[in-house]
Amino acid sequence: MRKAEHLRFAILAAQREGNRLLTQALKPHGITPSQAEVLRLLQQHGTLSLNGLGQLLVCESGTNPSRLVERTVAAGLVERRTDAEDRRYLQLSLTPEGERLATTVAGIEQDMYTLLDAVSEGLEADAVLEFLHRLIDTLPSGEALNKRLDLD
Amino acid sequence: MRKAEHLRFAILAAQREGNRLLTQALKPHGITPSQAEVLRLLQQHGTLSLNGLGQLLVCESGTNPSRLVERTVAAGLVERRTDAEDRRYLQLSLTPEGERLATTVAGIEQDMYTLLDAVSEGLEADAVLEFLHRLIDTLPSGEALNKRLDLD
DNA sequence: ACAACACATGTGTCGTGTAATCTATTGGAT
DNA sequence: ATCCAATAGATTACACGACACATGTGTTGT
Repeated sequence: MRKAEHLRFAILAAQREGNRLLTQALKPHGITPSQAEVLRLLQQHGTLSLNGLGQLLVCESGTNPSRLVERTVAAGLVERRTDAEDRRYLQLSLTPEGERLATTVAGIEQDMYTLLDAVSEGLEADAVLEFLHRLIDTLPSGEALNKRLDLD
Repeated sequence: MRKAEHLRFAILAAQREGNRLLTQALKPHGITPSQAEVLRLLQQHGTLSLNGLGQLLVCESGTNPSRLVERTVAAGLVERRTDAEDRRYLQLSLTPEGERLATTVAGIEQDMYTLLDAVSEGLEADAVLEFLHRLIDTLPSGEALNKRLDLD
């Protein structure tokens, strides 16, 4: 197997397994990793339009967050209101319950990151980041990620 | 954003974009990346049971490739026959058309790998592989990948 | 013969991409 | 100033992929 193919599948495997772990950790709280990302972004930004949210979502179809948001609204975690100034826009924000859950999610993510740090102890994480950014920087997901790095 | 979080999203973004590119490249041939993985594995192994195939698939958990295989069968690319010896087993193999398409897919993948090599020119691919393997080696996707590396 | 096991399948939920459609706003031509 | 086309944002529909749980069917071992 040539190295590029090996890399391709290793990246795929890492993504799958990470997602699987996070899915398990979030399950008791009734949300999925994607929904968790919505909550966290709304917690960090206060209010976002649907489109604005989509531009920050790395893990999701930035073009079509309607359905994803719909589920968080149905779960009572997010409020959806049309902008009075420009009625094309939706204003998305957390409900009190969504706010609480977002904080819980943040804790779960921190635990996950601590685990990740432990596993990668002694390895060149910077080299990995450089490599991955070379792949994604010109593409939509990369732009979403870089936008978030700028805002942090 | 702490480094572990950055890594998490970079891996996610790389996987998404890679999948998107491959989806586009395969679209003219009427198959998806996951279906392509099935074709390539059958081409390399000749015949596999459903379960045996699942153990080699990185693209899916491997527990449930029934539906994935079903679509390749419906497209006339794969043949499904019950094993006469042990009727619990399915014998999966390529049809002549599946064989042709698998070869086409192999070419598309090679082009993709060449592109990937070009993009990562001068970077430490080995460090990336070591890092990712540390993450996945104990998990199902990692085992599937390692099994394939052994067989190659 | 029957319990335990292995393999395959069915079903439900969620995520993802694309394309088509709907509504609201904007800007230009008259 | 008004009308209409172009544009932007959001929604809907369809198809596929991924995961988990439950079910069905065949085989094995006692």
